[in-house]
Amino acid sequence: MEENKKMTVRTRFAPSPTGYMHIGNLRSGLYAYLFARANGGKFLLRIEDTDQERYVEGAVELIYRTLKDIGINWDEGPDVGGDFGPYVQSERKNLYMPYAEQLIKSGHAYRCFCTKEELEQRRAEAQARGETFKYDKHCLHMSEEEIQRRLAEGQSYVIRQNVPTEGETSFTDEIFGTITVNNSELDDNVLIKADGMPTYNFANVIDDHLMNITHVMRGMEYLSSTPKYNLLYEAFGWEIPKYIHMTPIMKDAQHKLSKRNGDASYEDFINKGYLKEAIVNYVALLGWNPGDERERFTLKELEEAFSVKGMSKSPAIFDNEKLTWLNAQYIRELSEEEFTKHAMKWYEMAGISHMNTSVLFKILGQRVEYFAQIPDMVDFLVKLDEEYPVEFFTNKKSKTNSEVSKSVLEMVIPALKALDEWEETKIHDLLMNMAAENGLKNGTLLWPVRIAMAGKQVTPGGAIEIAILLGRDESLRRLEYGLKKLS
RNA sequence: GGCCCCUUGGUCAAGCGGUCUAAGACACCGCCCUUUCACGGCGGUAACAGGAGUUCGAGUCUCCUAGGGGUCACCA
Repeated sequence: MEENKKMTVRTRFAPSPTGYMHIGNLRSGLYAYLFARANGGKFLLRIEDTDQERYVEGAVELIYRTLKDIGINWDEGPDVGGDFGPYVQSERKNLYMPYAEQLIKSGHAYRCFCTKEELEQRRAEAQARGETFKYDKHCLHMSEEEIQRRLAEGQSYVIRQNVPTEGETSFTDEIFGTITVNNSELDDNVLIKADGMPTYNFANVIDDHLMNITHVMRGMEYLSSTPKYNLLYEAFGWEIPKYIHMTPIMKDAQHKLSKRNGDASYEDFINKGYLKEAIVNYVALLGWNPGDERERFTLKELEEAFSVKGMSKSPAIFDNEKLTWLNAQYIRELSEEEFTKHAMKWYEMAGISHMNTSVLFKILGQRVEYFAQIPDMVDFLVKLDEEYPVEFFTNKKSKTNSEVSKSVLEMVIPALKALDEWEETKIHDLLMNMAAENGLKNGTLLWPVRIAMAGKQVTPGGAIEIAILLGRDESLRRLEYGLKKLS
């Protein structure tokens, strides 16, 4: 009767505050966000900090900052609130126990008094026999008196899920389709730890349900534990959400991208002068494609185009070169003002911030792939490497050699000295006319000038731009030095 | 090792039984443009993991093998 009233899509990003925002993390959050937006739904942020051991100071703030930086807004979360809070798991810790007890009553869970040491020993024994260890439900059949006795003694215990030993459980993943496993493969996992805190698995099920999450999006590593989640949903009589398991981003064919291996994180790229728009664009395309040939997307465009249909089933290898290429595309479209804003920090680092930013933009705007490249590209502007070899003056294509270069410089230097104003078009016209009047190719005249002024065979920009940047005095000094070298 | 998932060029990937002697992009190579380099333009090299089967017809469906990944914690 209400078939047109579709349920509002609700997704969540549930990171653990254990450190940096990895590229893989970032993409998980991005996809969950995009999926919600593409379907007119809500996106929530939940902090999963049940592991006090791994908690890192400041990690939560970093998560907020990174998401905000790239333009991802959450509709509900620790800082913005919402109707299903709190959104920090440690603040919900008292919430889980009643659910676990409900499961004990219904026979879907039980208290287990086995100690860690005992379990470790049994695990080791099983391994020694070459078997896969599985909890043997030892405590499941403990008598009520025994349980009460132990509780009275204050023995610590965990609560385990009681999974069926027979039959099979299947679930449907939106990307991978239907997956069926034998219940005999499933283990009686811990739901509540000895310290009373829920395990990730349990907290997840409870929280996702309580927060009305309709589409559980998470890494593929949870694919094989999903049947256990479903058994839990069924035990509670709750509606099972849709599952979307995302493939990891790889560093190479066998290793996941991870900060532990020193792989670059979002922040590292930002610090190297990559544009956040390019990073988002690239990361979105790693594991998802729009189904057509577009490859440039703003966040807004992604919000419209995103769909699970385009999500890949196999892991994608992170390709730094393609990211760099994409970043270069974005940089080339920057206005002079925007470019300079991004580049200034690097100009300062390189010691060229006093130079004409218009000319710098002209020579660097189409050449820089990421801003950290600037200092190396312009080092010659700051200091001439006087050790450059005379052979640099010889270039076949430009038809120059030492003699030609020498005569060119002899002719150019006095003319430039006599120039009334050190200005781009004036220098340009002077040199061009000089080439024409002497029957020289432009390149033949410009090559030695550029070499003398830069001391390098390859430079961003040409002789005229370099002359402007260096200024009259330094330009002439370098030209005369070049002439001396040729004499 | 058991179980689960995956497998199109070096990389990202399109393809959803015939239009595949397999698209596009990055990278690479060549040519053009040009004041070096870069940008830009044009072109090129390069792939259906292997084997059975189903079918008139298979990159597309099934099975097997191989390879890779994941998972088997009181971590998430």
